[in-house]
Amino acid sequence: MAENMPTNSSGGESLLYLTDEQLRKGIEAMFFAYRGFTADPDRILENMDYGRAHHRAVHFIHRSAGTTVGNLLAILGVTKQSLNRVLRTLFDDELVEARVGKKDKRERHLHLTEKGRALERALSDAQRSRMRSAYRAAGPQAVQGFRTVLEAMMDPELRRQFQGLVETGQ
Amino acid sequence: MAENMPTNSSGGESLLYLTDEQLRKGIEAMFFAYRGFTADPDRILENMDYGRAHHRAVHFIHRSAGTTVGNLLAILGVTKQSLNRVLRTLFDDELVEARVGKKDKRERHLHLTEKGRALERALSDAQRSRMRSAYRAAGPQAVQGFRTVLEAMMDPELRRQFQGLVETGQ
DNA sequence: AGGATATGTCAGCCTTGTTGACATTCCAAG
DNA sequence: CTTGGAATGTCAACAAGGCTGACATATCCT
Repeated sequence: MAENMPTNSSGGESLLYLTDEQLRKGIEAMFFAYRGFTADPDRILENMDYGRAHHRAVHFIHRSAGTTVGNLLAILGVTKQSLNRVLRTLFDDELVEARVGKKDKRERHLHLTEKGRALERALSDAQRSRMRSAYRAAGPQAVQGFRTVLEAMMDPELRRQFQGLVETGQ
Repeated sequence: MAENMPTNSSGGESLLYLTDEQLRKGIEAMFFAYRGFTADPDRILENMDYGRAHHRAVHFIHRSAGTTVGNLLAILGVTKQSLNRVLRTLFDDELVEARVGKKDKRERHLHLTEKGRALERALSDAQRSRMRSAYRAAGPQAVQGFRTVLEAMMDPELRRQFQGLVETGQ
């Protein structure tokens, strides 16, 4: 319905990749790929009492050991009540521990316990394994492009988070 | 923690892109990019009584006009109860209509109404706009790689869905 | 006629998000 | 040294959107 026509506004080189149809394909590719992306960890989680929210928390606590609750809130983009529900179960099950900040005693610095690291490893092994296959099948050139487009798709603020321009605070 | 070392099992060319660290970056890129990917339609939806589930339904009914309920179930990967809750509101609000199949009268073939097409356009305009910016910023080469990696990440069955090897049934 | 298929629906449950209100502890500036 | 604001935790209530199980109806196909 009035799609498909490349908006051939600029001159020379092929802009066919900016066609509405190509963009739609890209959108659906994101949708289906994200399903695959989460499928393996989800399978592991569903046997335990955890869900994707726990995965995300564990992942980022692993990545940024010693991060504060506030920092985690900013990264995950959920409310503190929502995060707290997750963190509480992780504390109770001794996967994560919170250490009172030395400089600022109001802050809680989060760390995985040995048990927590074990779960993290199981989850990320599964997820990395799929990622590795995809990367290998696609080749370094494609991976480069993959990363470039993904970064361009992020909100600027999140892109900064991603690029690690946010300090942990101790 | 015993990461970071490239598994330099094979010989010559650089396999640095298969490093655990690089894979972790890819995983987080997916996470943050998906947030951006859904952000714009979500903003539109939150003013109405709809959510992401409605968006998905409307998208795929648009893409495959006349598809059946069963087909949609397969594509979306949810239960019929879950889909039905969504479809019912779309029928009630006259965004979607169901036509009894001509060959097989058990089937319901789904179509967007004019009103439905309007919503679809609003949503996909927003989503495509971000996609287009990302594509343009990254360039055709990168887009090619982006698509290649995403396809490699899908479950094989979903990849077939994506590549459109599934007929609609009328 | 009878089994299989496509769809719809009721009821109930879970996870994970939300808002609002409030308490505690601690830092930092006046 | 007091006081406002920051970082955190918690209670309660609610909503969206998944899920299972059970059942009903219409239709097709053998």
